[in-house]
Amino acid sequence: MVARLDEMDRKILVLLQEDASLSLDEIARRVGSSKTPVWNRIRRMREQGVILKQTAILDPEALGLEACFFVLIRTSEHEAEWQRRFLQVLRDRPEVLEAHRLAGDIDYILKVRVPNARAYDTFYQALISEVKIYNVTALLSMEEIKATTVLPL
Amino acid sequence: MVARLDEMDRKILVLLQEDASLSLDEIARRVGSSKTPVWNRIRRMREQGVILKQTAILDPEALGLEACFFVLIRTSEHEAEWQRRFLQVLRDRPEVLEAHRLAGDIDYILKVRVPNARAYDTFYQALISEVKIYNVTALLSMEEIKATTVLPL
DNA sequence: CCTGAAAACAGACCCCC
DNA sequence: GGGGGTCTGTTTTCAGG
Repeated sequence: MVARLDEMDRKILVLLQEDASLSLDEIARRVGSSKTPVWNRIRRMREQGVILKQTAILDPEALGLEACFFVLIRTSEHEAEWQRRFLQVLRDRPEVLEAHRLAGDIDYILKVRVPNARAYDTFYQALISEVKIYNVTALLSMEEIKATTVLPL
Repeated sequence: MVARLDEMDRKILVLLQEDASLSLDEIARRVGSSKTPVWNRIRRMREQGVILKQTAILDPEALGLEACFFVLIRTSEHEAEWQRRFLQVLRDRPEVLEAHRLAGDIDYILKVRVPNARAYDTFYQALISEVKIYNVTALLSMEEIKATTVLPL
C-alpha cells in the first residue's frame, strides 16, 4: 500500500501539489532533470495510485458557501444495516465534504459546507430523518485559518 | 465577494473539480459550447478568485501518512499577541491541513495528518511548548469515509 | 534509467459573427 | 458574448545510448 518513492519523486509531488498546471519542462528544470524521466515518474505514480486526480480548487466564499460546520455524532446503533444506510447518506450528500469514523466516545465527525445556517438546519433535519442518531453537536466555523490539500512530504 | 455565475460557468466548474486535466475542446463539447467562450469563462473565474489553483490530489496512505486526528482546542488566552503566535504555528506546521476558529466553548479545531500516533504526539508536544493551551481533545480517525475537495454547486 | 527528436495534441489569442 | 482558425508550446511516444 505504501509506495516506495525516491527524492526526485517527492520533489515532483511537492511541485504538483503546489501547481498541477506546471509544464513538464518547468518541473524538469526545477528538480534538475529532463522531460521524459519526469513524465515516466508521474505516469508511474498515477498508476500506483499515489496521484489520485488533478482538480481545480475553488473558493467556497466566492460561490456563496459561507457556512462551514464540523458535526460530532454519537450513535447508539452499531448494526451493519444502520451503518450501511448512514454511510450511503453521507456519500450521497454533496454538502458533506469529509466524514470520518472515530475511535472514542464520539463515533463520527463530518465537515459540512453550506450557504448559511438555514441550509445547515435543512441538512441536519434530512440527516436525522434518514437515520437514527443518538446525539449531535455542531461546531460552527467563524474563520478558516488554514485549509490546504498539500500533504507534508 | 460572491461571484455572479451563470449555468454555463457552473457546469464548467463541476467538470474542472472532477478532472482539471480535461482539454478545452472536451469541456466545450460536454457543456455544449466551444473553445473560446469556455477559455474566456475560465480565465475570468481565475481572475475573480473563484478558481484558486489547480492541484494534484495525493493518497495519504500511499505516502505513509496513516494517522489522521481532529484536535479540539480550548484556550484561556484571548489576547492578540497569543493569537498571532498560535496562528503562526498552525500555518507553519505542514501536518496541520485545516484549522478553524469556532463559535462556542471549543475555540479551535484542527485536522492533522501524520505518519502514526508517535508523530502526532511529537506534534502535540511541540504545539503546547510553543503556545499555552487550556485544554486539548484529540479525536483519532479510524476510517476516512469520505474526503472530497468538490464543492456543491 | 536518461537523452533527443518527432508527432500528436491542446492552449492562447486573433478576427469575424 | 460565441465561433472558427492559427500559431505556439506542451504532452506523449519512440529510437538509441
